[in-house]
Amino acid sequence: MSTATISTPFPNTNVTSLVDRRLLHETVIDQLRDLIVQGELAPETKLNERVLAEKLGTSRTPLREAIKFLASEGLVELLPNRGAVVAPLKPEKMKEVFVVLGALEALAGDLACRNATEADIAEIRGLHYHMLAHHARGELAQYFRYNQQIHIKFMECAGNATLAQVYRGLNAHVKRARYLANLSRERWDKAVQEHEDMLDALVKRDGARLQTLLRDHLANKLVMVMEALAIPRAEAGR
Amino acid sequence: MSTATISTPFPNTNVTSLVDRRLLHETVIDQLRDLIVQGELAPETKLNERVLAEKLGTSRTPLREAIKFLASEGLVELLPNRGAVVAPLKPEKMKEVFVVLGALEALAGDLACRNATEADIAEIRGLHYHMLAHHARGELAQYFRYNQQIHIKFMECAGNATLAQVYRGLNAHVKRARYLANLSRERWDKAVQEHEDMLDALVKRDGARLQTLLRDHLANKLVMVMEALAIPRAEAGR
DNA sequence: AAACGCTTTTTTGTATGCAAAATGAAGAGG
DNA sequence: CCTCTTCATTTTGCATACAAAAAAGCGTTT
Repeated sequence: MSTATISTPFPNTNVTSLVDRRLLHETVIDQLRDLIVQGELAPETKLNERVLAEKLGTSRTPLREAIKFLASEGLVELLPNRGAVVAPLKPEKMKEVFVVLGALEALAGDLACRNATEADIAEIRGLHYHMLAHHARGELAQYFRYNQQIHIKFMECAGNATLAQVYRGLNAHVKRARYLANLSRERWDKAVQEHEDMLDALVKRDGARLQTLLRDHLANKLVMVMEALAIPRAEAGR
Repeated sequence: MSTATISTPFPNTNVTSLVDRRLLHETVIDQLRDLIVQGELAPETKLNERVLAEKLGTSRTPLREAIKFLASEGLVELLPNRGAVVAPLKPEKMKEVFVVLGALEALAGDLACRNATEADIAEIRGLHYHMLAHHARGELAQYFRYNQQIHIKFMECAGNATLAQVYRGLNAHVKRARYLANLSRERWDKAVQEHEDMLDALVKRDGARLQTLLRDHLANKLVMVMEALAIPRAEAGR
């Protein structure tokens, strides 16, 4: 969705670089989403419009529009006459999301086995080896980066933009939890092995097997997230 | 219109706020969504903010917030510096949506077979017979009503609020197309028979079979929608 | 002290105003 | 006749202003 191919001479001056053709409320949507997903705005934080608008260098109007957009994504909750809060991160919700993500990824895997070109597979293999390298070096953040890219690439290969969009929305919730996670080496190794198997199934175009692998992979991810959620807050069920 | 300023005879209870909590921009969201889903605002219609705000009896600010919300749902598309339009109703998009809906309903069916109580099943049976009655009398609108309720009830029985929410969002797109449809008696009869089978599978708690039935049912629905889309506009592919 | 009623302050929700971009119209030039 | 340019109009995007509601103080009463 690159609207403006003209790049600004200044990469990113925080406040006053409105030279860009991009609309303010859209950048605010992305900024706010990042703040939420990366945990800078913790779950259940109240979104004070005046404060946030100032922080993002804008007025309340585009900020409120961004909040409504993210409310529809489910990342914030609207409280009538009392503003909005960052959506709570309940274990129950996580379970639900993972069940749905499991079905969506399984579908994507099946479609990808039919639709992926050899070039697609080569690209996934490339991302996979990058991921392996960062895993070997214990670079978690970089590992997650390539991990995410692989899953997104799977979605792309499925060739269903609607599927990809729904996936992205739900995945935002999961990413939020992931920033809390401290992964045990054992689980991490297991996840990497699962990715090995997934790549193998894709190469062999074995859709049925890839579906199963993806479902299990998601189920394991859920376990990891639940562990991470259990640590910071003892009382989980809210 | 101004019910809010009336002070309650009971100072402690906030009865008035319970009644009058509905916010303008939320009613605008629902109104606008209905206008789009029911086809009063046709696909690709430009949303003129001044005109629409006047029509809905509000100012541009809540309307714009509602538009952003529905943009996230995918019912409207935002055109930078050129406002928003009702999302086009492309056959390609419909195919995508139905594929995803198929996976979601299959998942819901499987979960429902495990989680539905006998009371749930009794309720679905009740809805089913209502639907049959309207089918017998050829009352299409009423038929659709109960049909929808059955599918929604399936979702409820699955016991996954996230799944239900994603379903509702995608289903809005489908409902839009449905208002264009003129159903042949043959296809209609077939759809009803499929519902019979689905109810039977649920009663027998045969999740695997229900999944298959739901997928096929959705696939047949897609065919009907595609036929409906093909009739009013010859040029289909955008 | 705790609870209640009242006032003050803050925050949200909506309307309006203004500048920039897009749209449309009229005229000049090819 | 068509295209391009220029100017006027409309429409969008953002900021601000104002009103209503919620939150926070603050004494008074029990």
